[in-house]
Amino acid sequence: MAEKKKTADSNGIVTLKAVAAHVGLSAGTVSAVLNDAPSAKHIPKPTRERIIAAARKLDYRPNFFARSLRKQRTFTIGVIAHEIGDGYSSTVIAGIEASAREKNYFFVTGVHRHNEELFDKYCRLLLQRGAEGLISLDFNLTKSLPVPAVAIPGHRENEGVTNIVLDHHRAAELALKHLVDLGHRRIAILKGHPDSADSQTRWKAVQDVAQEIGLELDPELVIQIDSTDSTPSLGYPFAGKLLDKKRPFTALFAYNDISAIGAIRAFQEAGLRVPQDVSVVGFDDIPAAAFHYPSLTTIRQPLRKMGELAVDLLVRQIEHKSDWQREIAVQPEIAIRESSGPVAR
Amino acid sequence: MAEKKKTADSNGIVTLKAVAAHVGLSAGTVSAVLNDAPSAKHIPKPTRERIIAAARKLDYRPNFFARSLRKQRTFTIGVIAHEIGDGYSSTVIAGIEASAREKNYFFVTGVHRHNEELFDKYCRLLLQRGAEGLISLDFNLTKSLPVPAVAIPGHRENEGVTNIVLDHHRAAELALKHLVDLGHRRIAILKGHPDSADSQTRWKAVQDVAQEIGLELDPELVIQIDSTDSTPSLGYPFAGKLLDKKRPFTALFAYNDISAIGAIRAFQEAGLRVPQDVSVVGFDDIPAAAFHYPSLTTIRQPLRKMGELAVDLLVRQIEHKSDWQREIAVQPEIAIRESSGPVAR
DNA sequence: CAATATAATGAAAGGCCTTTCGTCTAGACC
DNA sequence: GGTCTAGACGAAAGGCCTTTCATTATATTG
Repeated sequence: MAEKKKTADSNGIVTLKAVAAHVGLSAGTVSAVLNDAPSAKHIPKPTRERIIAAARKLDYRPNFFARSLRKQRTFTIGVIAHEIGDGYSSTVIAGIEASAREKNYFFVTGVHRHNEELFDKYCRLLLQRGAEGLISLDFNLTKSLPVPAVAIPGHRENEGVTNIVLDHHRAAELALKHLVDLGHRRIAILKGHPDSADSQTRWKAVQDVAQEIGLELDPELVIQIDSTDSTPSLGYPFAGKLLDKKRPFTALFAYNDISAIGAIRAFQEAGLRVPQDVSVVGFDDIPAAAFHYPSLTTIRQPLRKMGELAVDLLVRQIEHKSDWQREIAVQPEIAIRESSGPVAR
Repeated sequence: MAEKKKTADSNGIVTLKAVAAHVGLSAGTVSAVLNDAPSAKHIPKPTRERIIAAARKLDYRPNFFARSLRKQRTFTIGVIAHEIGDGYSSTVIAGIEASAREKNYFFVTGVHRHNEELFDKYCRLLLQRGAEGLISLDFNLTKSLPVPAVAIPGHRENEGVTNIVLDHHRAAELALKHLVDLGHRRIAILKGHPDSADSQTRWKAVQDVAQEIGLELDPELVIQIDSTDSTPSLGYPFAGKLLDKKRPFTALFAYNDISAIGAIRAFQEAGLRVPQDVSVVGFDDIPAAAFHYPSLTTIRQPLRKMGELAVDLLVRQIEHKSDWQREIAVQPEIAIRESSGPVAR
């Protein structure tokens, strides 16, 4: 017997033709049966079973690329993030991955670094690579895209782009009310970097809520972050700036957990105890928030869920099971931990 | 009557044929020119430029799937991790992504959860999806794979699988010598979960180094982690167990930063100060390690670099630019921070 | 028994691209 | 003038799969 590889073609890969040859039928018939196509309606059950058995036996797996080419479907979605691997994007991507996997989709990635040219470049690249939908992470999208898209978070309105937004009003309410309930009135605010997609919306929500609950925000206690670092040094110098003002305050609502952790460091080094002298509330609830000492009170964004949701929305649109929605809101939660406490009297 | 889309086919997508029609040449010629194929040697420059100009004008981008089908190349590598989005894998993946991007490769992902069946499933899936190489993260691979592969970390020998390993002997040396230099002799060890690919090797290295430097390890002070949690609760109960033994010790070398952080919590709650009463050394140097209070002395693994290296090795093999190597070692560093200090006297 | 319907399959045309090979023209050479 | 050669391209055959349509054999009906 000559053939060692009893079933595969010279490449070692089992092709549809090989299965067809094995059962003595044509490729078309085998394909129809294996895909349960309508045209296989008239294939008698025994034949069908013979085909299926052979496919299983030969461990046939259809060439994904040939099938994609033919069906004009790729089951691929593109994800463009600031960077792959930072806390924010990796959590969202974990959600994307889980949801995509469940639906038998794959994702491919690109990075934008808050640079429009780079974004466009990867956008094109991913589309060329067959992406049937796109998810942008933390990017201020200024235009529509040629495929269904989801922006996390998204604040501008672009036809065909679904914005997933946190309910920032609720988030600000949770944070400020928590602090006010603890007796805080002089609350410092760390505003986000303008490039960060949520900065503006968050700040507006904080102002609105403050007004609603009759809390006065001292402009002197509002500090703008102007670095894009993603280490706690993000918060450190700004907390220092705050202290330099010698303006009394008893609490800080930071833009994110990273900056909150940096600020706590600065406070501690200045001899202030957290939470006894200053309460600190962060934002995001990154994993490190719970492990920090003192553990961080923070507003949790359901990042993973947002990733899952993005894929859900996208796939439904790709498969024409639903239409474009311009926005969908997700709810924050507050995780009350050690870094916030009653105001000292 | 024929439609009036001037350049694109009915789908709105510019195909090779469209470009060919636009310049009045055949698809083959256009393809040859655009790919700078040898057969385009005899095409005169003006024609060549006409073709390139047309392609640019029409914004032609070759269908990736058709090209893959034809060339039998996919420029895709598969990554199978325990989970997407945990600290370990997301850092390695960040490296993979960066390196792949630079080489114009893409990656697709799967998860194994330390489950062989699941691993095999995604292995097949990724291969079907055209992966030309595979990277396994934190999985005890027990067999060879049908394509070039890299295991991070890898300890068994499988033909065709390159193991990327940390130099654990050096790592143990860095940690133990650091502690010994600070005067510690009674050092507790937290051993990793058996499913974690590095556990055994690490433990062996610790034993070897201890012997080499004349450090006696008290078996009573060696605790085995038997939970797979990836929150600090990983270390918390085991540190508790350690304390319950009432066996004196002045330092702990933990299996990873997560468990170190959990252990510190447990020590602090038991009234022990870190580092004054107990020094703690972690492993990995996850981002949270530096932000922790006290900041964590730890052995840094070059995770990102390991991801980059894996892609390098894989691509070189895929493109037949180099042969299989069974192992490649990377070096740890020690990050000395606040959680370790001189032994109290 | 002829006419029709239905079952069971095969053949072939794509999907878009690359690549080999062949054709045809124009000039070079003897 | 005839033969060669190089130049400039086109035709067509794939890569593997899906899908439509055609074909043959069998069963059903009037």
